[in-house]
Amino acid sequence: MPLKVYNSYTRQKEVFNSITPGHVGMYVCGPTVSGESHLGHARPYITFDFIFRYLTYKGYKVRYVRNITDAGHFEEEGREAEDKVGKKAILEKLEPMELVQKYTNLFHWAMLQFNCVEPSIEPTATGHIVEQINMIEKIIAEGYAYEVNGSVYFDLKKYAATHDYGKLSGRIMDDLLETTRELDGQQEKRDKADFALWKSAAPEHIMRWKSPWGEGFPGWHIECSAMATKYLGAEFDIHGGGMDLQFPHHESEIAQSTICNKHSPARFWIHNNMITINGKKMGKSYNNVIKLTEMFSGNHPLLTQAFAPMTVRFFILQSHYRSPVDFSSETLQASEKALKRLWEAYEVLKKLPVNIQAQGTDAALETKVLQWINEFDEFMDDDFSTAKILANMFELAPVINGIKDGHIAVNALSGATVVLLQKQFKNYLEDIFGLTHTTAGDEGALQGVMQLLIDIRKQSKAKKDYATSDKIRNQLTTLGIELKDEKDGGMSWNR
RNA sequence: GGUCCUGUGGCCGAGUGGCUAGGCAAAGCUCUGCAAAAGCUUCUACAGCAGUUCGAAUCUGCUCGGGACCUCCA
Repeated sequence: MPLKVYNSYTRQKEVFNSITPGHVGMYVCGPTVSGESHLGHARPYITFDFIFRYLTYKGYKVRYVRNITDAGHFEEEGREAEDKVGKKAILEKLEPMELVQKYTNLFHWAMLQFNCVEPSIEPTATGHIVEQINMIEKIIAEGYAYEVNGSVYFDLKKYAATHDYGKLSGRIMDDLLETTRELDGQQEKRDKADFALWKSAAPEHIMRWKSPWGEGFPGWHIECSAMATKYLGAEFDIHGGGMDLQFPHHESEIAQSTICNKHSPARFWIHNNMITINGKKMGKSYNNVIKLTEMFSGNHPLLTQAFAPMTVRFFILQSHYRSPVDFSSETLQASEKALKRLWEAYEVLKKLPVNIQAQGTDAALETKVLQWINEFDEFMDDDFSTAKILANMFELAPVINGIKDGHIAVNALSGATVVLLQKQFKNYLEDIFGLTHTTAGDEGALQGVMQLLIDIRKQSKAKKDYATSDKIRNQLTTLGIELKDEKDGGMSWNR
């Protein structure tokens, strides 16, 4: 069954075939490391993480490039032309690169918490100034960019005359050219809609590089084009990012690359939707961000508690990546419980006995179960419908628990089905969805201590010494360890 | 103002023209020393109006509401 992916460029689901058989080149716009990542940032990285994992599962060798934007951009194009990173660095009296390092580290830490696979290449903008300059020179040579006072602009009017600028974002070129918006310092552009490829640096600018046009810094869009081209070639399979990057960032990337490489850069454009908070997009301009560190610590007025990274990851998986999701503490709490339930069923499944005999299987149940399992791949192939797979898992959970509890006969499912169930749960939960234990139960010493406590509790229960057995359980509860009595007299624990 | 998306049960959220998505919450029952967990059961919705159709939450139109982008933005 072929993988179908919604392509933002054509606005429809298309069968995915990679350019080079067996290989996939994927570029995803990475973070600007001038500040701390917030919940909204988590969505694209988790989304493209499970896309990366799924492509790998499908047998592709994926080169996943995700950049680090550390060069800084103008805060308001054409106005102050202030370098974001440089500006904050002055305020905080830090070296720009010190700031970059700090937020890069913090970003990497967050990605690790989310169990995101590291990209194959994580290039930095500052490390690719030469490539960017080369690309700009090429565009000038092609006649699609012009230099004014040490800055270089892309000639959009000329480009749009022969190319479909605005197709990706559904923008109409005439509207862009007629924008009534008044911006200062726009006089040097031939047209208001022209975007900067290179900006000359004002004296107060800290981050600056030598270029054929004087000292300055690269425009926002050129870095992605340059790095994507360098590591993935003129045409590659997937370009990803948040929906809010469609315009102008991705649209401009297409223009730059098309002129420079004579080719539209990406076959598939994949965009994730936004995380909203009370219906409004989470973003700096709205002043409604919850930083990831606040998320994990619960230290934020809107949070009733701390939320584990895996809860956030699960929360994101529970809805389709192209739908907006509204954040609230209550919703996250629901996700937390749901994940716990699912994970416990998974733990049970792992230990489920595999029926060897083919006799006594419940054909109806067997059919149902097989259908639910087989739909995993089907749903994922249908534009990564993670939410539907989770729903099927929740359908399967009562079956798994039922077998354990004895409501369902042990041999109701054939051995092959149980093995398949175990395999697919592992493939999906761990390998594709990238979920992990929030409970760390593998420390040897703790295991031993718990076993000891369980033994003592079993003994006291056998003697009907409930005071002791309750004391053990209650004390453990206050330590955050949950102890449960099993049907067969056994006990299990988790935290 | 322009372009586009969207409106599902108490809450969150899938969704295909005809068959119970799922999760959380709530209620009852079973199991159990108690508890927790688990299992079973109940709560069956698609903004409004009109149309297409044998049949629409799913298609079309209008109305109302929400959002994104148009400016840095995941």
